[in-house]
Amino acid sequence: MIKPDAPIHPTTERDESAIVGKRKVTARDQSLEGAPYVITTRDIAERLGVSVSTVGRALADDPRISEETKFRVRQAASEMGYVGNRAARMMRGASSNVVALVIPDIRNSFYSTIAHELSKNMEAEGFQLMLSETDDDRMVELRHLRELSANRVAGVIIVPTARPHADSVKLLRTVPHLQLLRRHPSLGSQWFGVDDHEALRQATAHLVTLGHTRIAYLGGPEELPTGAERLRGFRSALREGGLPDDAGYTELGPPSSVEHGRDAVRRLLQGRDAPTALVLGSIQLTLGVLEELSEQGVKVPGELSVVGFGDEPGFSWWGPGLTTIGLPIQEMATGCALWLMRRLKTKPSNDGPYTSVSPGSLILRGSTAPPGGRAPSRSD
Amino acid sequence: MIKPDAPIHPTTERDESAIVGKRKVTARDQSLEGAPYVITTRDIAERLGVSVSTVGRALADDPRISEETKFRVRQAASEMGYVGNRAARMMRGASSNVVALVIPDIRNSFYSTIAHELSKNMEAEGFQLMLSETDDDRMVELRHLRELSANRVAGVIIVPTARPHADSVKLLRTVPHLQLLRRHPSLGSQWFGVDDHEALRQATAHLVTLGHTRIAYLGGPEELPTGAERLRGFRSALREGGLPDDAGYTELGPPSSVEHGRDAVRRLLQGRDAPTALVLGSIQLTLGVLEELSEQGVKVPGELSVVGFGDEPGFSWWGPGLTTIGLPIQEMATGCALWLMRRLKTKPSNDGPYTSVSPGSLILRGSTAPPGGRAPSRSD
DNA sequence: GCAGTTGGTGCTAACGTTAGCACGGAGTAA
DNA sequence: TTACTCCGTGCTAACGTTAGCACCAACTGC
Repeated sequence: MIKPDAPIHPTTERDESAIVGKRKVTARDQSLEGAPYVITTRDIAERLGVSVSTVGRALADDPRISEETKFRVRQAASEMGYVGNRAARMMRGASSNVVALVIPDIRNSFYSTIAHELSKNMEAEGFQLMLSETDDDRMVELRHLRELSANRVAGVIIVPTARPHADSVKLLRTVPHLQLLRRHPSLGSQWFGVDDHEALRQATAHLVTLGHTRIAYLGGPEELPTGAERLRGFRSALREGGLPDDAGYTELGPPSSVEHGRDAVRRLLQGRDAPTALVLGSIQLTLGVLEELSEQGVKVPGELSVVGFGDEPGFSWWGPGLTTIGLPIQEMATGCALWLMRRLKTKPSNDGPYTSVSPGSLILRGSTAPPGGRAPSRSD
Repeated sequence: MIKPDAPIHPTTERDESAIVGKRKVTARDQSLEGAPYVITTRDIAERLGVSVSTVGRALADDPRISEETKFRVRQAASEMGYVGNRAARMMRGASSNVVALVIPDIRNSFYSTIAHELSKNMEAEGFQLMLSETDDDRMVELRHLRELSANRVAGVIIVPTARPHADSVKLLRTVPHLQLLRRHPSLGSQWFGVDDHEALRQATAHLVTLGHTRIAYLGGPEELPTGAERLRGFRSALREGGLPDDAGYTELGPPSSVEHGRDAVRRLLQGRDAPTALVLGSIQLTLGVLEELSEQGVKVPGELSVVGFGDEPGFSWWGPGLTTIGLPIQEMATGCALWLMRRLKTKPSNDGPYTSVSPGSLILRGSTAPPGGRAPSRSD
């Protein structure tokens, strides 16, 4: 598959070939005995005594080629283990069949679900998936986009960092792309996301309705579009519930850090006037919080009501069952895949703005109750 | 990034260019107004009035080019947004910078951790990661390998299906590759894996030591190398404990199916003489089992002792804490990455067999105790 | 029997990049 | 002055594939 770096023999020397067994052996072959030698259309052509064009056309099932020739070519190609070289095809103007997914961290099951759905949908269309992790670092993001660009990927699905580098913006302008979850205005107006504001408004409203007044929020930084929206949703619910905006004990920080979740919840519970309820704004933070609460033996919902973010395996069996914000990950990922596949198959005319907002949904389990009290009879 | 399929203008027409503003505009450009036009070394050369060779060499930092020219070329390249075309470079004999990871399912956190570690280690070396999911289907696996082969990936890390297709074997022969976890003899002797036999032997021995005699095993099919090894390990421990081999209530089935885990444990617990202990042989099966046991309200370890497989977030807070088989995923992934990077950077001479076996480790928590009894005082 | 059509194939150029060779000018030694 | 070296650059071919055009033989219709 990789080209062995053997001395290059000019074409003219190819004529000094000899028949050994069934296969023409050229000077190049002799110098590579045993080493994996990549078969080209020319090898097939030489063996069958036809031209490269004929081989190419036979493999492309061109109607001008006779059935008999096609058969012989296919036979030979199969025997010799011919695999077309997409790099060469791309040079003739064909586009690549690779779509890149640029995300912060594949270990976040949110993103791995997306990767899976994309991969599944794209495989059916003959596309391959390139995976690039940014770790929420704009320079890493830039480096990846440069590589993707050099590899001429056909499309990009990206969960952008907070403030993408100017060069990243430039690079993305040259390739069909789609923002996922987070939306940065400079990266265009094709976006698939969640109604973060509404999701957090509902989650918080649920706690307000239960009678909580000291409600904490732990989420990603305002710098991130998702972080800002979720915080806004949280505050909206407080306001609607007649609570002061700044009644919130808000802790913002790296959204992908389980550790930060543990630290933050420890801090929140230490002070006097500790909150009686907690809303979370990221999956990883939720994981950290759950671990910490388990270890500290905090009584949920007795001492603290908790609403998580996302619905991971384990959330349902955590303590009394975690009330949480469910996200339509699968639907979103499928939507992205279909949009991009259609976009890549049709002419780039339909490049207008596109926005798809999926709603979150509150999943009621046992981790929320009136402050200090028992869980009310549940309706679900 | 993709080449717009506009009418192709022969080179000769390029001479009929005119200076518009600072940039030469050729016939090709005019036909593409607004559309993203990919910059080549030739565009830079024309703009600066030098040859393509000079541009190429300047960008490659060739010592023969004067510093002044290099500066001008780099300046122009940057301004015009030039991004080298790796497809063209590959045609000149360069290898690609893409390594493929072929796994059953990225949603399995085992594999997503591996993908993450690989990606991180490879990014530093300038490699990109291609992700291919097989869903444990050999035909899907084959289709992916064909595509990867056409794209001339530099290397492959694969968790093979039970019985890879003969063509898959052929394809893998032409590319440096590495088997991960599962090992199929036809795919060569480079392998990174876990000591499955020993891991399951220890886990089962732990239950035998506690006094259990009716121990069930739930794992992947014997067809898979890992499935076979784990089952062997389980049986070894039974034998060593003086229990008959077939004392095991063994349930084998699709290892990636959470649903199967739920169904299987339901069946195991229904019969008379239900087992008093259960050992698991896959992460996904463990997830299913934990969900089912939680829902049915089975008392652990009172009614049933459980040893899980892997250590997912959530395993520590499940019920009394899950005793489980911890796997050195990170170390293995890093090992794979380093091995492959070194393999790709050096000549293909060092292609000898290589095997790395990592040990699993039993993590003791609260889900195991003597049959019917309370957990003994824990030593950890 | 001859012009015209059709079916099957070959030749050639082109894609973007790179490496080998050639070339011209400036500088240096005899 | 002549011969030589060295520096910087240009020309050209090649990588594997595909598309346009040309070509030849066999057939068709008159």
